[in-house]
Amino acid sequence: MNIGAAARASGVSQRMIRHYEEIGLIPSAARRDSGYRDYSAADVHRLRFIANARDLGFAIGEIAKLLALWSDQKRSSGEVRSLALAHAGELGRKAEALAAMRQTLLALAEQCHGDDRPDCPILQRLED
Amino acid sequence: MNIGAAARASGVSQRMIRHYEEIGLIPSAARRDSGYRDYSAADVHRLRFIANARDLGFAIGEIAKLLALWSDQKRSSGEVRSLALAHAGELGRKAEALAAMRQTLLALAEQCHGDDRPDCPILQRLED
DNA sequence: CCTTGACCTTGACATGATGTGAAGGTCCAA
DNA sequence: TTGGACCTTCACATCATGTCAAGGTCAAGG
Repeated sequence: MNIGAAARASGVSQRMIRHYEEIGLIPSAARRDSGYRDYSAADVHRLRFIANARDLGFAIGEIAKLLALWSDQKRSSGEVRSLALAHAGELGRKAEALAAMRQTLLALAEQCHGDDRPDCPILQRLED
Repeated sequence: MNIGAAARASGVSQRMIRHYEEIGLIPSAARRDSGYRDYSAADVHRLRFIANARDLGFAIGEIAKLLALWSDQKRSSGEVRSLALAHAGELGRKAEALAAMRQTLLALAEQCHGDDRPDCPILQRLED
């Protein structure tokens, strides 16, 4: 399977497939005589795994660990669970940070009459 | 005031002060004969404004608009408010996306016994 | 058989915000 | 005068991703 087909089948763009190969997240693809990369069903499966992990917000380094656990028959599910929980914690922290900014903005916006007059508590807050 | 002092006074790193100058977010700093950048209290004030806006998660482009409104005596507070509300909406969407990922992970982790056995619903979900 | 269009290759540049490091000039106090 | 703290520019790195350019490959149709 060519890279284009693998991209369509896995949901990972051609660009990112080449990138993941370059940074060693996936092994170098097999090559045909022409130089074209050639992907097997197993390769596509691994790419799909990566796409799913990215959709859950895992960074490349974490995905590398997940891939290692995935292909390790002797893995402990506890290890996977720890990774997932650590990442969930990180996501929670980021979400809270964003929500806090949002709250601050909403509170300021509420104090702002929002008409044609120039005085504005939002700008006042920003300059302090 | 040298760039180091301006950085300390404003909370914007020297690196970012130079960067903001380069991309035109702030006007080119005055220069002494030595070539050193020289900052006034007003410059530091503007930098502090930028730092505050960044702390609220505004991107550079939005900050540019906020700065324009800030120095516009004829601005309407409604415009500022719209910007703030639009950004709050964006923050809300991002926070929700992160929270959704987090929920998915927590639900999966709950199904995972998390011991020494290798079977793991988290990995199963990732490979689908 | 040759052309055409779709596909592939590598390499480079861009984003956005920020850090780091190197090589070299400036300033000030002792 | 010298040492250390400060400044200058330039360049490279991050992370994930897009895009563009120049060129090779493949398959189908005239």
